[in-house]
Amino acid sequence: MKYHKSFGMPAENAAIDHGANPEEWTDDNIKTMQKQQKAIGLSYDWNRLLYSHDPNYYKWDQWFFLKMLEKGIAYRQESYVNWCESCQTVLANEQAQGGKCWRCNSEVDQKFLTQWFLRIRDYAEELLDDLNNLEWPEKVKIMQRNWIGKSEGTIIKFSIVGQNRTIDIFTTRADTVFGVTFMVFAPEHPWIKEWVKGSEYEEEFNKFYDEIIRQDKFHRTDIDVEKKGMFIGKYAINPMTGEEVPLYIGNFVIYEYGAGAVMAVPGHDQRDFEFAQEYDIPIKVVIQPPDYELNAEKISRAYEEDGYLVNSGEFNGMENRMAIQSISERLEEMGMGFATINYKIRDWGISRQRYWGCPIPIIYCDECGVVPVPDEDLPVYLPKDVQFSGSGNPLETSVTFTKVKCPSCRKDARRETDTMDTFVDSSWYFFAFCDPPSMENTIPFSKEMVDYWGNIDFYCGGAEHSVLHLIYARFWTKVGRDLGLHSHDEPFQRLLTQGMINKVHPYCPKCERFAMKAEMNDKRCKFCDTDYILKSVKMSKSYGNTVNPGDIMDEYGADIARFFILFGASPESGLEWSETEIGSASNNIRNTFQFLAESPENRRTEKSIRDVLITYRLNKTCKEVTEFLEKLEIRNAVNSIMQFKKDLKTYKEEGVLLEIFEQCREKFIILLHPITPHLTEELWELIGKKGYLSLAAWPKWDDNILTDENDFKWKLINGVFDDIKSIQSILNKDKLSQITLIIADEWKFKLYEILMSLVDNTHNQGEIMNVIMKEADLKPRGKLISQIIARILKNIGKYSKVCLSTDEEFKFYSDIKQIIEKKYGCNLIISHEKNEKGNKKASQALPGKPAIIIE
RNA sequence: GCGGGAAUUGCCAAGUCUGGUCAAAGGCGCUGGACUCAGAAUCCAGUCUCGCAGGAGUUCGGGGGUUCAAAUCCCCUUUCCCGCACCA
Repeated sequence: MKYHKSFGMPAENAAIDHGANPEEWTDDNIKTMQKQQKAIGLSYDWNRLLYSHDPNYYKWDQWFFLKMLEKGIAYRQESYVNWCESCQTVLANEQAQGGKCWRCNSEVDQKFLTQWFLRIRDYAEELLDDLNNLEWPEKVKIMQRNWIGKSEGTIIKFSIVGQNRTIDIFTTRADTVFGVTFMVFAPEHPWIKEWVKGSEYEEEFNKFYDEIIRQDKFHRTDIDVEKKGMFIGKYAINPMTGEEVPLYIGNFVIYEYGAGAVMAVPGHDQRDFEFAQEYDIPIKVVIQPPDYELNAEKISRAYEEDGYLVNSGEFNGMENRMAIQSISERLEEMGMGFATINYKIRDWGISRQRYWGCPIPIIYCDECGVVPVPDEDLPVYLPKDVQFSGSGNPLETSVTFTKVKCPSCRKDARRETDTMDTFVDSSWYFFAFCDPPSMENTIPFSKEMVDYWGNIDFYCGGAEHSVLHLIYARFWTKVGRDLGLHSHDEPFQRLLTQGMINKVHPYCPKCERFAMKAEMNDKRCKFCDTDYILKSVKMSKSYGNTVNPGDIMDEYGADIARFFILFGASPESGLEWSETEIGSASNNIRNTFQFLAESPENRRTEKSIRDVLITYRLNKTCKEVTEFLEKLEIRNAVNSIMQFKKDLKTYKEEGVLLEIFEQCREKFIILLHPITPHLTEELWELIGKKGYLSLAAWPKWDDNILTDENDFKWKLINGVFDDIKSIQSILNKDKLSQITLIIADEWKFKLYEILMSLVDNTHNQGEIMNVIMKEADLKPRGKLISQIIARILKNIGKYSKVCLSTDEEFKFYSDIKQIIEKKYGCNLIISHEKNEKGNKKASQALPGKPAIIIE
């Protein structure tokens, strides 16, 4: 199954820039993309494709919208909204984080417009709570929690002097209400304009307002921006004290949060304190610290810690944390407030002034007002007779679209020309997979199917969607549930946030910026003429540092591209794209193919220990790879496969038992198949297998072979090779004439065994010696034993718990005698320590570590 | 300010959850060798320091601690990155 989020700006921009038809452009792109995805071997069910620009799909966006309208979840409101000048459209709050457009990164302005919203706020508490039931990265959960921004506090009603209304502000610090000495409103609060009209403050206000509103709200609320305000000639009454306090406006107050106004307590809030100092407003202390006394005249900063209440009437002496509740209760009795919860998250503005999206199914009639398009008239098709001039919404240019009869009174009316945010399309596609939507149905998908298949067990997406798609989809799921469409509370049970793909790109260290696409071939920064340096940055279209998967596949082939990606990236941390590394991936894979394709030349007929060990390695690899893949540790899986390749290669060179080699090769090919499917399929045929490899059974492993003993022997053989090699290199000997391996004496094995049984309980050498010295045959060697034990204890973890016996070890080396002799092209003598009395080196022998003499 | 992540041997980058098999995968670069008239490509080997015997020493941002044993666990600290931020 595959979903194409095919609505959106790129198609429309292509239409504006070079007159493309958005639909053809989109379809072309999808075709190319599918071709590439097929080429690289992605296993989608290509028969089940969803496209958001398919009327059969977007009909259901509209259906959802109408259902939400019915339920009061969708509503229309005039307010300040985020406006991206470059995209020529409104943005949701989530899409204007940090004051930048999520798509084009340009500055976002504020505009006062009438727009459609979805009441995601009504689900704030549930969105917050249910995060606890999700297996999501903590980072994403935290971002969502912050975004939802729950805070517990109190609504306090301040009457406006001379007016019959109250400003119902929200505060988390009701305990400081007796310390309120002024209030601050957001400049765009609609009451203000009214109040200053015709007053002495009007002129100054207008100046102030213009200045503030010209900056966007993201800039003016930047922590570094100077706090500014002005008195507007009005007063409010503190419900607890009855005192009149002056009203100010301030750039730091945000209209959308809380009531768009705050009570200011300069004694106990640093921000208010600074404002009060600037505008010469009195400061009142209402909380005293437990260990010293504040003096309102002398304090140099606000006291924000806990303490007990003073100057607070009946609440004097109360601990301030307790007082929050008491004061809230008192206010409620007075009818002047109540305890409440506030959320920072704003309702989701879904109107977009763009053509290439799902039309909002609404008709405006002069008689009937806002009229929803009746269900039976869905879908509202996106018209084709539109002009792309580059300014304004192209939909407005379609007469056939805009001119419509009112569904209720049949008089001339006009259609809503805004389309829906494309995040709407992607908020429910995952359920549509269970039962692809159809024009013929009355609901978008069947409850039975979605309940059966859903929710999504495992979802993989970018962390950049933390407070976009990932929160919208959760909201939509809850709404769907409440509409009775399915029974799931959450869309995605487990989430993995994949990393970015990075690539080096020209960067100006002075301007601290990367070159844009148009400048990427320049040598110097176009602003300051500094030489560009190369620095790694995430791939993006705006930088133009993307790689075309088609080119990579043309040059290296699909399998090498896959191998490089899977080996180079851990899903979470992403990938550094580099030409040299893909080249070496290419070598690696070609090499592997060659190795697997060629039959071994060097064959044996007699079974040897090497066959046992390579079988052990094979089983171990099967187990490791399977487990790594299950944990999605793909890089580790590939690593394990490649490690085995090395071992198998050595085995092949040393000489093989054909049957064993074939077995290893076959399983190796299967293990590699998910990584490089095409090449392994080819190999499968080459080694004479019938049928598709992709249908072959995944290799099992035999736990009976994965024994400590085999593990020990594997280490033994490699240990001896390593040791010989290292001695050889120290001695600078190119050619060896003879190697002697001297196996440790019987008593050392006994000692080793006793020692290993003791170290679980103690690492005290004295204690250990006491036990060992009880053995009559060991006692005479006390001094040597003490040295040996000290050496082993020093790094006990490096010594294996198990060991063989003298004879077994002797036999083991005899078994691999030929291999060693062949490998080093010399004679090998295997001897026992007791037969090497005069040899100084011989005494070094330990279980699992024979003394080695090379000549 | 709050929250999250990171710092590894020339470079990139694994390892950290679950301490020992870690002087630490893999790649790049570099060095040597094979092949070759030569180069490219490919293959093999080496790549912390010292050592003519398998050893020793010093390493995983810095400091301290836990432990027989620390890249890995705990505390402190520095630097960098990211998200949120005058949130009332």
